[in-house]
Amino acid sequence: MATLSEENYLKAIFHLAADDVVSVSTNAIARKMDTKASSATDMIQKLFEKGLIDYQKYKGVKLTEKGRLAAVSVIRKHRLWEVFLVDKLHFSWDEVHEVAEQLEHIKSKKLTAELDAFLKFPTEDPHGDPIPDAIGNMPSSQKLLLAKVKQSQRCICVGVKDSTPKFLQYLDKHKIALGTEITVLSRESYDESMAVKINNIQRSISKEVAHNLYVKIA
Amino acid sequence: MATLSEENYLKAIFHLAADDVVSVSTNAIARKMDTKASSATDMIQKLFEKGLIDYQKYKGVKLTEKGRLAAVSVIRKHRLWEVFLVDKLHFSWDEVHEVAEQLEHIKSKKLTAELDAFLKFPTEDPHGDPIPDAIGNMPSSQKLLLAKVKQSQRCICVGVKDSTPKFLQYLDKHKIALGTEITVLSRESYDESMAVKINNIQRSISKEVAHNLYVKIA
DNA sequence: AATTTTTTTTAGATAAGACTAAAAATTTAT
DNA sequence: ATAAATTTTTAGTCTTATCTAAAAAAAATT
Repeated sequence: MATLSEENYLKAIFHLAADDVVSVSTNAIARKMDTKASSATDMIQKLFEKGLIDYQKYKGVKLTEKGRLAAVSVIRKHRLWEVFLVDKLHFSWDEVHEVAEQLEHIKSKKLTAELDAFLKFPTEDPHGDPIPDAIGNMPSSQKLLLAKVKQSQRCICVGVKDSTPKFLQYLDKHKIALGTEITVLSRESYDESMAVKINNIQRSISKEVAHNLYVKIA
Repeated sequence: MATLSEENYLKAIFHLAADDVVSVSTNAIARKMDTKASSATDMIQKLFEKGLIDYQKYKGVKLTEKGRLAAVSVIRKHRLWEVFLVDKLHFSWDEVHEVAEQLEHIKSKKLTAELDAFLKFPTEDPHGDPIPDAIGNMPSSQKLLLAKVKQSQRCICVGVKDSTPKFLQYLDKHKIALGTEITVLSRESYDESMAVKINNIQRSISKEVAHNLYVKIA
């Protein structure tokens, strides 16, 4: 069984590797975990001993299948709990993360399975990220930046890339929230802005905003 | 903020003190926490430094108001999660404890408050133990041993004192479960057995069983 | 009241996970 | 290709929570 700290490192390595095949550097891990490189090295050696990562001195790390399964299991729990918090307990978008970071470490196969069923087997968390299944398969993400949406497509707002208060306030002010439907009317190649319809009102969205808002195609 | 280990010690001290005003011994705490007396002493000194217990060398400990509130807060969370697990996730009586031991340490005021509301503000956990309110008031327990129930009273099975497999199997065999209604018909002073009606069938219950089964008056 | 037993505390050690400072390896730049 | 800069690792220290062994205090027994 992995400790709490080990689980957090595995998760960090998973997210840093993303879909890539490349190995993850010690410094990148330390940055993500908000610790020093020496601490990361210590943990890397421990995870290697346990067969959770492949590792060669100075060459970076890669999750083994065992490590990937452990990481994905934590991510599955994190995302299921986020659905629970938002759907059942009235948590908002930005409040879920901190609590889900704690809940993701609860160890009980039955709890995870029953929670999944209770939530009607959701496939995405409230941020539009896919929920891995019980045997560790991670569905590919359906979410993309608003900037990538083609003309005349309808999409639904599922998250933000920039989560600074300034951007969140901008969204609030313009009544763009989780679940808001956006239809792309046209794109302006000059400044990369887009004409969109939100809540049946036509508006223009700047390049900056379009590159920081995640949506999924409706 | 108390650490996980500190919270567990506070809970142990609370349960050992029960309704008493007396102080709790180092050995009793060590026994409950399944550690050595020296470890208990270490933690006692730490809790004392933090103002969570009153303590004098060789004289035992008592929770301060601050310590009592911390302990009761953990117990509140434990019991709310037990209700969630049984009512919403199909956990049985004996499966909840281990998971609730983990969930009780999740730190989020909002989570606890929303969970309470989601569960419709329950006042008792699945074992018939009272759930403290948000400001730390612990309602008095409504549960008592079947042996204490007066003649012709109806009561409902809420828990066991003896939780050995042998006793649980006995209950299973005789179709006595959580929520089963029992009516006390008469009591035999010779062997302290009782005549009862369970599921509309009249049966005799031995002294041993009556002293290990918790009920609440219907 | 003195001795024995039990309980409690202290002292010193260990493992996990973090740190600082310094050494070693690698990468980048000249 | 060598020097400089960066990254990574090692060595040694710290804190938390535990342990064992031994000392000190309290309680029980004779």
